[in-house]
Amino acid sequence: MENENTSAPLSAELLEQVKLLKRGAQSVVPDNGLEQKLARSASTGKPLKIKLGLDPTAPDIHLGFAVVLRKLRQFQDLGHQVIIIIGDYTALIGDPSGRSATRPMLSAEAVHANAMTYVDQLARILDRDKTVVRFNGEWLGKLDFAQLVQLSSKFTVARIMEREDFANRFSQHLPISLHELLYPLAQAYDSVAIEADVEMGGLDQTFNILAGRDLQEKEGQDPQIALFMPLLVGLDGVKKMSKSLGNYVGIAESPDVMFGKLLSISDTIMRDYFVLCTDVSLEEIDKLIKQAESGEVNPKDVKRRLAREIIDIYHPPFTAEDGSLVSLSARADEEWHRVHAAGQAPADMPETVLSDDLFADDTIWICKLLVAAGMAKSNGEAMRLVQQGGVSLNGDKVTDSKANVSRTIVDNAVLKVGARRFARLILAS
RNA sequence: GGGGAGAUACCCGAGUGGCCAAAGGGGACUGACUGUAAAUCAGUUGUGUAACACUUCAGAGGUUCGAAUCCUCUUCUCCCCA
Repeated sequence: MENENTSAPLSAELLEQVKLLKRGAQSVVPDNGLEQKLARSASTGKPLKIKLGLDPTAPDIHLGFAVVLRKLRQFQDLGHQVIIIIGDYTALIGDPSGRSATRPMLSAEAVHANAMTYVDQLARILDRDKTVVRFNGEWLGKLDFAQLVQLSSKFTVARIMEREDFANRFSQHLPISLHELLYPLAQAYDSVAIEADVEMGGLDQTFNILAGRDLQEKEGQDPQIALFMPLLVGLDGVKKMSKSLGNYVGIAESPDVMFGKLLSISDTIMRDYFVLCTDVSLEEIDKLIKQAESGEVNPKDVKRRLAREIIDIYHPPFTAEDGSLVSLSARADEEWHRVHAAGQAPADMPETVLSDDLFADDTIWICKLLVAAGMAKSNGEAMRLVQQGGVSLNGDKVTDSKANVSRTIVDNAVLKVGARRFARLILAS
């Protein structure tokens, strides 16, 4: 309706770009903003500035986070500029209970160290040469109190309290510290500082990104486009993927681990994973999902395909010295079947070295063994595991929680707990 | 500034002198069924080689034969009023 005075129709090439960039996106605000920005960039020859803000407190990258990064990579491949903003300053002032005066200084360094490992990990997905990294302390640190007051006068309390998590916490009588209200302002100010054209984020960033648009407009800038990617659901199929919930696949994890984790996701979220985590075409994805749903193909095999597609991205196939192509995803697939279909021990498993003092009369109590191997937190937990039939040694189920195992049996043995936890036991010598 | 409520195990949450190692849910783990899916069912979920003992209910003291429960102080949170 209100598009009557928008620019001329886009070229076929730009339409193609828009289609690619919108793949998997949850929403773009405003609707046709991306088209306009791209068209302007094409006509002026100026690359767009694509902003992503990062909190430097948790330097681990998993598939959920990779969704956004992969989208950034697409922008890079189309010639645009990606600006990663490390929220060093927001993280510094963010600690709700900074007790001593020395602590902020320490964490300043920790923040910086975290940020650097972050950048290293980002390079796994982004084109490092086309990525600009900036710390928001660069401009936030220069604001004096008067400027902060000025900045905060541009937002009302009611407006800030619209943010979902604030509203929720408020209605549940949970504490909200005053400084937390400044977060959206700080993030919005970041957009002004770098004159962002597009800000990427998960849907949980809605408020902050839109605040950026407001502020840019008030500062006389062309407001940034908000490009929201959905939050990838975690392995449990319910909550968002996050490390703290333990329902994640890290992009630096081994092919074997990735394969196992991906094969354990719910059928219902396979499609999302295909769309957001792989480059398989949407047409083919629809076909695969349809086949799985109709029973034409075992859903498990579709999931295998998914796992292999994802593994190929983070552990790409390479050419060996003899000229043959080595596919790590294929290896992981084979390994999985060897272990879980054929019931054999995995080729690689964590090793536990057992020191002499664990043994008495050349035997060791099974529960002690489990604790030593890190497979149980306490003897009590170990006993329960044994009693529940979850423990086996060299393929033989251990049924007696009081059993003592002789040294010779333990040497080089495979200890298994539950369906998927293995350890190789090695005697110290 | 004044008044009131609260802090319980991974999380939520019952418990207001002994029957409390602490209900119920969620989560997690183990087993069965499977496709290491989901759903479902059963069991486990403070520590100790364990029908006994030990350490836990924000922190520190106290009352009592006996405290998560009562008292005092401290820390933190929420609500109402100003």
